[in-house]
Amino acid sequence: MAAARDGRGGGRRPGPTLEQVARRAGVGRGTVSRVVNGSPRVSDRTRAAVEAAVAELGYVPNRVARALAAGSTDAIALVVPEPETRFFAEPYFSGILHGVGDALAETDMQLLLTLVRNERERERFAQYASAHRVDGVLLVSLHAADPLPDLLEECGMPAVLGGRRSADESVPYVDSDNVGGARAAVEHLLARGRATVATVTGSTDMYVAQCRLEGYRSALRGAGREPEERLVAHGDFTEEGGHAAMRVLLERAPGIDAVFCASDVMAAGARIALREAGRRVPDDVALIGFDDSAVARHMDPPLTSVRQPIVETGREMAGMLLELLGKTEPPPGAEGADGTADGDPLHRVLPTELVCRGSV
Amino acid sequence: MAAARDGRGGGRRPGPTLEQVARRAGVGRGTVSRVVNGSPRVSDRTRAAVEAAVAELGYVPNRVARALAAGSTDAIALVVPEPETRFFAEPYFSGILHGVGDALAETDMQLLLTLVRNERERERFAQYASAHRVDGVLLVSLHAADPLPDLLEECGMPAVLGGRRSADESVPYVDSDNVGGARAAVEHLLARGRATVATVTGSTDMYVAQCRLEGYRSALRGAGREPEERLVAHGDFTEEGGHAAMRVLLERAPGIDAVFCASDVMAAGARIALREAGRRVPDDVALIGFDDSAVARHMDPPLTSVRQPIVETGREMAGMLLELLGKTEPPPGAEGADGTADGDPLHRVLPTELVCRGSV
DNA sequence: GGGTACATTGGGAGCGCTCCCATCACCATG
DNA sequence: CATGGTGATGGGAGCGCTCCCAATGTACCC
Repeated sequence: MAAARDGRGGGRRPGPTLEQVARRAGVGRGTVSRVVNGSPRVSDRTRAAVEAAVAELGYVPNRVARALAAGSTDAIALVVPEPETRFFAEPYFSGILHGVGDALAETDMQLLLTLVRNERERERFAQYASAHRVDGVLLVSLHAADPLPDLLEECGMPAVLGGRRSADESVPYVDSDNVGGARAAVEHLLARGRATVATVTGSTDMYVAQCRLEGYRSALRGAGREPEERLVAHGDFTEEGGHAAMRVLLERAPGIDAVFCASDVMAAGARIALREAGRRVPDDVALIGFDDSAVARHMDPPLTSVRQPIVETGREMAGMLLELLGKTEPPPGAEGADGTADGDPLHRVLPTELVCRGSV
Repeated sequence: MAAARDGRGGGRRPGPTLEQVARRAGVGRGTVSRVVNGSPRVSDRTRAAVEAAVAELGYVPNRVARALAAGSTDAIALVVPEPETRFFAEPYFSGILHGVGDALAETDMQLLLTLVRNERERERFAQYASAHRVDGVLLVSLHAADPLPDLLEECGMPAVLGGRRSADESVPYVDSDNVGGARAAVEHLLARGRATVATVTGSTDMYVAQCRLEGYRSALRGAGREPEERLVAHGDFTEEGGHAAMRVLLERAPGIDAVFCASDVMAAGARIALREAGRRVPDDVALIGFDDSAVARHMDPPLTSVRQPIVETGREMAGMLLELLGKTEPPPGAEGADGTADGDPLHRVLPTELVCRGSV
């Protein structure tokens, strides 16, 4: 009897089991399970006895067994398409992680980090998800064409996106107000009297880039000016891209006196092109970036930039997913019965903020 | 019979099981298990039949069940003490992750990312680990006093550190050659004719900071000079710390004409102090940092810095852990029978490299 | 031809837990 | 005092897999 058990496992001390706790406390397995899981249907006396036994034995429930029996895994995956290095740029990654960590700290959910760098790995993850090896998925930094969200939806895997793929994204998401942020940036430029405001866009297959461009145009129109196509150059969210785009801009419209870049990294590239062309910042050309990353603070002059609430985004995403999974009771005191409609609770857009530094 | 089963799980489609595959292929469970796990003790005919059934049914083994039965989890944790924001600084985090991802891609291990920001969370993780909820642990960015490694060792949880806590670290680790990198940096300064070379150290409770300081001293001694205490100022790996330290240095030794900073971020702080003091870089004062981070590239002038092989470190760490877990067969063709001793295989120090830019 | 050795295979037992149902004790009624 | 309810409790069944042993089949030897 015992022999069969001892033959296994190669020496791992297996820690006390539910059964042992039950025996110790002189109750049944079911009762211990109830106590451990906080069910109300246990008498105080019994609960105390069980809790004592748990403490004495140092019992920690075996997640794996729990997952198997309950059919849930108590884990969510954060999926990062890694070719998309944008994600790793400060402060995006750490911010998201920080927020997700915050939200998860309350629960005993685990975070699985999944890097998806190529087709094969995507395939593997899809399979993994469809086999329900996690309870839910957080997806960030998606391209418009990414099929993963739909794929997940298809197999009934709850997912929350960081950012959207398009204006009418159906999958739950948390996004920043990219349009508003860009508009604010360009309005700021205009308000400071800049006459010819150009923009360097991000990869246009990403909705986020489209939004920032839209914000740029919207600000212009709001000021009664017609956006000019020659003042729009396309980057790809890389420094090199920003550099190249700035050169194009300078050639097309030498009279430029302000540039809104859809990311700080591209602004850094643009800065270099500007320096090469002998333009001073901000005297000759004012510069604004997006992301409020470390790069922005360290540029010379420090870069005015649009800050997104990234930590908040991560927190929000995880919170939303938890809600979707029914793993979270509505925060106490909230969930007002009155009609304070918070908009669509599964499609949130968080406000951005302009951080002014020396580049304007 | 079926009723009991249907009553569960709230609608998740549970995917085919081993049992179903077995039935489909007309074999027993054991045989399917063998095929799936690549055991050699299966006839070719049977294997083919099983593989066909697997393909037809789209069978994916249930990891959770497997973990429970086999007593292993097929997951490792990457533990990040988050107050230590150094870890999140570019490019450290993404590099480690990249490397770890590389190593893990070969296997079907999963990566659990665990943020440990406070005592409570540390406690939780310790418990978690001691309950063997992961097979192994990767630890980065440790302070000298961190008890986690010993704790893990105590409960038999394999662990690999990124960096060491002290010179005689016993737990397996992968570290960069901090001493050598710092020495190379300072030698470079000396070779360029700098006379008074100061240093800004990192938090001295971290071994990495001690090493870089040691490298600084070693280079000085190697050039026949005695290190002076007044030329050593302590930072804490933050920009503010670097700023403050540089001011101290300037006050103590106005004649300084070169500074080696134990991190790029601190160098950025030092740069600001230098600018405030009206010193030009590199004309008046040459500056070298450590980490080769994004900050270095974007400083003005771009910062000469010591690059660590971070991706390699991550890859190495994960590889070592996998080895420790016996999850990896020795790379084909390697593991030569001849005595090419690679040193201690569990204590690796990777070489660093000086990246020259405009700050010297 | 009988026996031994070996390769292959099927399936029982069990991993630690949750779910659920039968049971039990106890109380308030009729 | 019997009856029906109620909350608390014990424990069987089962989650999908691995491990292992016994059973079967096959080849080879004396």
